[in-house]
Amino acid sequence: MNPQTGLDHTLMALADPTRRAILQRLTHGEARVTELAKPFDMSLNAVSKHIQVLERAHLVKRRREGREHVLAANPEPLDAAAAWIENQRAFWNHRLDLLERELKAHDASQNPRRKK
Amino acid sequence: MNPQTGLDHTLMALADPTRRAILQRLTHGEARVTELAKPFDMSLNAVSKHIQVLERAHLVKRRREGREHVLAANPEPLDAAAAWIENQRAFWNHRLDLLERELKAHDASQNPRRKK
DNA sequence: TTATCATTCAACCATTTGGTTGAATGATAA
DNA sequence: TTATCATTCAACCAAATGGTTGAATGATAA
Repeated sequence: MNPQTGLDHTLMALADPTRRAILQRLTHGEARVTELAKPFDMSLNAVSKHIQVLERAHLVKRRREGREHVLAANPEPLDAAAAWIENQRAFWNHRLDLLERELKAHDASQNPRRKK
Repeated sequence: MNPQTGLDHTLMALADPTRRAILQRLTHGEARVTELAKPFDMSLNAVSKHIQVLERAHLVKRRREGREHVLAANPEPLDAAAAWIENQRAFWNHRLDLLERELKAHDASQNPRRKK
């Protein structure tokens, strides 16, 4: 219903170091839940939950292969997140440009043609 | 202590539409708390708290001017967030390249010099 | 001075998060 | 078949979020 909810989920999912590590691991290739859990000092169940959060954000997709679940990264939602941030930076830089221009103009009128 | 805590805070702060709206508003210029709160259908106190979350993430800075607090966006933490995401995408694209190359090689050996 | 304005602090509340343990499910291997 | 393996489900817990209201603080205006 709320269209920015996707972005909410994406950023929320990324805001946890365990989940970022899982994602990073998955960009190097698919992995099963147990494999993903191995590096972490927490229960398998905890990792399972983290994966579900990543799934809710559509940052990973799951394929059932018999008794094992194979996880793969799906970086598509990252596009919206990157776009939001870049947009933010663009506006910010635009504003800085305006400021600088104004400062230069002020400078010139106050103290024209000075060196350095 | 944990160096990625900054990124945690940044992404967590961005994962809320109210806070993203506040940030966006601030890229167009400084504003006081009351001004920032006006568009939102929630108490002034709630917005005050959102601002504190943005402050914790160093995404806004506050200047006291008499009884009013003037807020300004500080986009610097966005750099790390953007960098993380871009890095992620780079690795992903690299992996896709490898995959495509492998597919092409396989194709060629299976069905060499076919058209289309 | 005193009232008002801008803001935070404090306490409270419901919900979500991030973790645990133990049992259930469902596929595979002996 | 039966035991084992991979995984989730369910219940629980502590802490954090996102909101509320009411009082406190501190600057300004009458």
